[in-house]
Amino acid sequence: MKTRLAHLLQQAISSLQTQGELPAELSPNIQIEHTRDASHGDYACNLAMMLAKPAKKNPRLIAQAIIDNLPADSDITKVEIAGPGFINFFINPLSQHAIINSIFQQGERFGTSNVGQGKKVQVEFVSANPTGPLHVGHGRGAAYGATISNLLSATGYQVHREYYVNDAGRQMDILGTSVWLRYLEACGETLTFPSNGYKGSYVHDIAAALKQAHADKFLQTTALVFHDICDDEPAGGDKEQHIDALISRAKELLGNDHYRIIFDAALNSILADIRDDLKGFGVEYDNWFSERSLMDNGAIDKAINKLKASGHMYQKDGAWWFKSTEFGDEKDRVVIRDNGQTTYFASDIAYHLHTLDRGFDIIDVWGSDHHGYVPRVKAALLAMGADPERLKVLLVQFAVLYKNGEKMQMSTRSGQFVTLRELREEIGADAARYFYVMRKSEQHMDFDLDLATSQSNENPLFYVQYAHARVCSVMRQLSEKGLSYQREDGLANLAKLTETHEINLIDSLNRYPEKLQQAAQNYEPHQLSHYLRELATQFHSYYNSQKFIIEDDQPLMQARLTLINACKQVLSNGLNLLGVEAPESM
RNA sequence: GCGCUUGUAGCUCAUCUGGAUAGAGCAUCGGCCUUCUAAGCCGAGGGUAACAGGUUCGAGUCCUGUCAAGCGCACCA
Repeated sequence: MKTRLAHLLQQAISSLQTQGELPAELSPNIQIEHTRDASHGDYACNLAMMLAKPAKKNPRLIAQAIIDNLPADSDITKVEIAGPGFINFFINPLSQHAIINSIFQQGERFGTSNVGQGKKVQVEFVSANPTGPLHVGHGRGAAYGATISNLLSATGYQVHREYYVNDAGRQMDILGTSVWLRYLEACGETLTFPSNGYKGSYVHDIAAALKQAHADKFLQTTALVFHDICDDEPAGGDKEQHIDALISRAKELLGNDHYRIIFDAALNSILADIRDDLKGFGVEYDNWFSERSLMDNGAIDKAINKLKASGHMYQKDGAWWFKSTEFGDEKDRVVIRDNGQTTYFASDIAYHLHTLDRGFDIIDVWGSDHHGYVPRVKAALLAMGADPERLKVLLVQFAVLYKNGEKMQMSTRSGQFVTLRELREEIGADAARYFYVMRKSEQHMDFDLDLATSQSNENPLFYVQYAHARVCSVMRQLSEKGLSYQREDGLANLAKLTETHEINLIDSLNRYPEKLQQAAQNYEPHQLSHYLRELATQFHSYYNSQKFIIEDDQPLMQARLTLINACKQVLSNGLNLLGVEAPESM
């Protein structure tokens, strides 16, 4: 309907331009919006006010001129000027009924569109370091990334979901060494665990499995392992130097092959856990991309050479620096360290270049603590001759957990965190998924565990699901009474739906497709969850005011059943996109 | 100190990218189950949109400044 009105308005403008009433060079951006107040009709347009200045005329006069030149349309019952120059359109409610037919024709595809035109886009999200289980902070990124992917897919993009696995680098070495030390303990050695090591219980588990599989193959004495190692922080030393020394010692004593076995055991175990965890959260990937593979297949060298060739690299203090300040970054960044190792930044540049080369536009979902990282990645893309506009970084503010009214501190290293798995077990994946995307992603979010676990009606997910379940319940009641639902009869009798609740409900159904597009284009799943809540409200209100099973008026009954089934379909479609169950009963 | 983000009802959040009288939920108060699930419905109260300026027909929305909160400012990832 919006596009139809826009088309009519465009025609009106054109004819006014030929008449010389409006300057010919104007090509106004026609904006049409739903009205908030029913007394303003169904749709409103601010066109006349937009034209007032360039046309140098009173907006209300322009509005009148536009209306006079508007081609006739049988579904428009009234057009009027309001306020400072709004053009308000009143639509014949019966014309809105057509949406119900489309809902049944398109079924679970209703609402989808092709605005993306099959464009390839990669959504990279979560990508937490595989150094421990996912915690509730990652949960928000997971829910958000997965839902964004669903929304883009529903609006015609070809979506590729990817998890970038940081399987290289110092953090992973710390993990591997932590596992080894726990393994030594399991073998009976006594040692002081490094303050900077990973202390979670899962490290013990991996170590135990390692001992199970390899017995004491990797055993070394504590005396040998800690010989000449600089002091840890509690002993007055530097914890970073201490752990780095232990890593070197591990590599030295174990040798490359054995070190790799332990390292990979840790990596694979944790990755398997993360994969399983996300699956239970309804999040699945098309690809798990290994950072190490970038090193092995030369992608990093390729990217670095490209940067060097661009003339934006220089050497200083034995390291290679990328001159990102030339592209608006705060400072230049090291790409190759003085010890010859490439930095994480180098991997990331290579990863982004590689993804663009694969033909994808990129959407990265990052924790907002990484926001300072965005300019340098864009700078690198620009320097390598790529279009930085092809990279969109969406920042997700980590949720702050509250339990017993107290803020919970979390840290992966210390092993003190609420895991995503625990959250799922407590409140269920559905509630967690819905809760996470209810708010704008960059908004700080308080996650009150007591509230979420109480399963109270505070959680709006129940409200939406209940609407769906209620329709199912009505249908069950219907068959228990020996009656049947005849959709064709219902569709033929939609004209009987003239009651206020019915008109409102149908109006809401009409808005779903554009709402979906809007949510997708703005990467804002919360728009969809808000819409679903409104739709559920319309339905519950209708449910309480009218009976659907009315045996003495078959045509009206069939029409109403048709309406609520259409409503059920849209609720189900929307919940589905949010990765949430649409239950038949509750 | 510099940069990014945020500031809307007691609480948690919307406000369709600048539109008409700023809306929901929770909490509070008052009503509705012999009738398709009361996890529901109907109604009431609750606001200087942090603060101060500016831009224009019009600003919660854009610009400037102030204040407050979060995050970031590595040859870590």
